[in-house]
Amino acid sequence: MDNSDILPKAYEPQTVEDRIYKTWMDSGLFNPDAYPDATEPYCIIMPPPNATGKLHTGHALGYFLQDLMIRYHRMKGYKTLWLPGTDHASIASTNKVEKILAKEGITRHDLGREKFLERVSDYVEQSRSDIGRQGRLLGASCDWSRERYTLEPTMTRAVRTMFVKMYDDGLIYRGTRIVNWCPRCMSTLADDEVEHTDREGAFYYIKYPIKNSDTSITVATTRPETMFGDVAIAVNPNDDRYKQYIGGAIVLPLSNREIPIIADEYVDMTFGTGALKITPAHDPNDFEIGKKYGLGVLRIINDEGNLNFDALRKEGYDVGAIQSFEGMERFAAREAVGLALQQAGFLEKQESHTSTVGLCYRCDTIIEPLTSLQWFIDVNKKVAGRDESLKEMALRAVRSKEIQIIPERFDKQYFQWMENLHDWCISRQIWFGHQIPVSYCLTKDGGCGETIVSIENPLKCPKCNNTNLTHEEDTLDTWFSSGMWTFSTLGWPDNIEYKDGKIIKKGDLATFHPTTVLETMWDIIFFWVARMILMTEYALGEVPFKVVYLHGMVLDKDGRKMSKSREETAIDPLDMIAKYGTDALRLSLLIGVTPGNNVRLSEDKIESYRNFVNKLWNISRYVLTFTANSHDKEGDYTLADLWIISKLNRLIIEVSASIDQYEFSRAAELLRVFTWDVFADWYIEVSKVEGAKRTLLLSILEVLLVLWHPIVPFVTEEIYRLALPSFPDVKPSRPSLLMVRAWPQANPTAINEQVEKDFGLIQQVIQTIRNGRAENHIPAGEEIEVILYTPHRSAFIAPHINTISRLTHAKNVTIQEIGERPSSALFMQVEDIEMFIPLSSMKIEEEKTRLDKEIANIEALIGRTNTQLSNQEFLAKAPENIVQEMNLKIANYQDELVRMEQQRKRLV
RNA sequence: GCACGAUUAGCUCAGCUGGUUAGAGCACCUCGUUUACACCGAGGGGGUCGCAGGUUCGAAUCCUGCAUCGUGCACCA
Repeated sequence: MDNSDILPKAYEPQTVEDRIYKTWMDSGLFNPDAYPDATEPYCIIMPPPNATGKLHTGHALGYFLQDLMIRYHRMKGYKTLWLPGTDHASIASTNKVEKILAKEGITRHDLGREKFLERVSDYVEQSRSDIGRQGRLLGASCDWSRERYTLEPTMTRAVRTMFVKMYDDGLIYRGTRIVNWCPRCMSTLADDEVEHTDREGAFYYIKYPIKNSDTSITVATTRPETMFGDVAIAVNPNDDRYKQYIGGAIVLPLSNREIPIIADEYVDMTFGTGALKITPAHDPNDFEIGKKYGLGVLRIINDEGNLNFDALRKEGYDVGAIQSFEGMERFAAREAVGLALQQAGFLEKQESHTSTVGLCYRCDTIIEPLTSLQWFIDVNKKVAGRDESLKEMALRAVRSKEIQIIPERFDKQYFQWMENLHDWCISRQIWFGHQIPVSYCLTKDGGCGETIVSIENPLKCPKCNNTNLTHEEDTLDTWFSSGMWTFSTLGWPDNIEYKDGKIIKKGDLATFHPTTVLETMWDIIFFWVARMILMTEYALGEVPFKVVYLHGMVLDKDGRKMSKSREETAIDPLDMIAKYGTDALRLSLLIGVTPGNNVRLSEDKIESYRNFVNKLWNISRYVLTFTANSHDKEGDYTLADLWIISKLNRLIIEVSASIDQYEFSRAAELLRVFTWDVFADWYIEVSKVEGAKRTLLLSILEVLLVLWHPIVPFVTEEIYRLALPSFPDVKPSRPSLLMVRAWPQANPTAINEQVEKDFGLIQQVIQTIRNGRAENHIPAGEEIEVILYTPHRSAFIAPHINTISRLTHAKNVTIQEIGERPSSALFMQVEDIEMFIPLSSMKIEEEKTRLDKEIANIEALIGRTNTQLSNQEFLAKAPENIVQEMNLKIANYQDELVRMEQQRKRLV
């Protein structure tokens, strides 16, 4: 019979994967509603990828981990939901489209709001469909019928409802605060959206002349251009150098404006000159000091990042002397101011200096701290009726272990971040996003000045009936909507009712929330995970998920980040899938990867796992061709049969336990070892000699396919399809698709240590003979003779003679209990079994040397063990079984030594 | 500055709660076309587990310090 009738010689993922995925989709089995009898829910809400392009290897890793957990629990009979979606990612999407526009030579402002939003929507729609297609290529078994998008109408309603609720509870407020401003994005950023990095810059030592005096105080600053906004000079009250000037005034260089000299403990006497210029509009610390002393705020850098002195004019200051600086870009202004100070004799010196600057996490532009009227969430205010602030809720959820973070060490980072959390600025001056649900009834429009916060945009002012309302143009921080992701996707707020002050969940929300696991990369633990916990605790009074599993970053083979700007090092998961198949990519991202740790990915690695997938394929091919040709006459189980059954049951237990404990790499590793080393290289080879059993082979294969399926779903599903007609139809529960085949139950009574030990001995005998052959360069063609001397185990070895000889290419294996050992033979031993390979061309001298070496080795070992065993403390304190084992060991060593010495004598 | 990781074979990494002579994959060397698989099989070489102390009968594993690399947070103008 031709093997190719059953399976092609090599696995060809390209011809299989699309078809298999379509079968899964058509079956409708990704949808938990297809399992009406399942009661226990298991739910993962997919972290929505940004709809800004295509999936990269980092996404792939997340998809694979989630799919593994989902498929495993689905097979275990849970009501399993994996809900997919995409994020509109306001800033990221805006930037992408702005880049495209830049190539056309226009900006978003040239296009105008309406047209620009159309462009973004088109772009995002394209992206979303690409992402969906790619998710299918990755094998994601998510319920596409429940797919969500953070900017779709139902999500908008949820977001606006949330905003109104928080506003009504007094948790959202509008105020002028110092914010992080990106002059390129033209928007605010949250504190954690600012990345800090060291930059080489200059330290300017500027003389600030004291009024009515010919002395001055020197101030060191890295940002001289902000001095137009200075409102004071601060020194430490204990600083003897400046004590006498406190309460006096400074005439601000260039501006000629007078500012006070104040004292505050905040000033570090040892840093710089010990004198600090206070610029409240452009530095968070200065803002606090300014507030403390009522110094006022003079904002002199506008939204574009250019100098602007309107604030000075408004306060009635004469800007004539500094007019030439107005309109200058902030960094050009820095140079210009430095030069002007030098020319006017105010610059004492200039030193090079490294300081930290904040960068926009989306476009790397240097952040300008500035004061601005924005919307904030108050994280420290007690929530009405809850006796906890948002911050306290979020801390408690993790402290109490209601949420378990894997790996645990990220707890600390979470606490540290959450404890330092300031009010969260949620308004963005980005056009693309959820519009803030606020309208203003402005007095200039004939209104009453009312601020209206409502889910639907109001047509008229509820207070004065004015219909000429202005709607807030700012949009919400993307993380506001993604913070609601676990419950907005499950139907909040429609799926809740309030009864007697309690929240009653309905529908999917009741079934699946709190969700089971959140799987994501550690880099968004603050952006996203923390905010989800905070917002969910607020909205539902429960945690969003019970477990947070954090994966690491996917790096290239040299450990570098696969950034888009370094295309040559970036591995495109889709290219790899096309070349090696999805399963190979899955294995290379799952094996050897531990939670929270980064993964290095290289094409070599993917290739080697492609080889494994092919091995699995060929094992199946062998089993299926063999069983197709064999008849069902099978005798009793042999030692090898009992051994593989024992190993298989052990495997089921260990793989299940590993997945339950989120040790996915270990699960895959156990399976790989069993499949390749245990099943293929030993059991199948032995069964070829001793006679294979059709049903046993098939049932091992079937269990293997099930266990492998969550990790490599495509190849296992395809093999299962081809094997289905061969499987003995004893289990009526066997479905037509592997993805819903029940996870196997181990039979603990089949695990037999004695059997494993016995078969292990046969393996060792075979390996030792093979080793002897190879080391002595006995060609494979040369059939050898093997004589075993075993006084006690001849009856045990005898049935395996044939196996031993076939697997060692021996023409003849004989067993002796007693008798004269041959001297012109290679000598080996396994436990108390002596093995001889008589050779006509025996090199006696070489064998002597080898034996001498081995004797020295074992003597050293005996010496070490003896030292240990004569240590009274060891005997007294070590557990008994350890001591016993060691006694046993030394006895064996000594026996081995004796046999070796005897053989050595024979060679003389 | 504070915190958290990492440091094990040439390379990438396992090694759970301390207990034989420390493992895997890749790479390397030798041999091999035995009809499941050369995307393969058999065998092999290669590590004082970053350094220095300590706890312990016993440490890659626990503790302390140091070094190198990486990350997060906070930054003093």
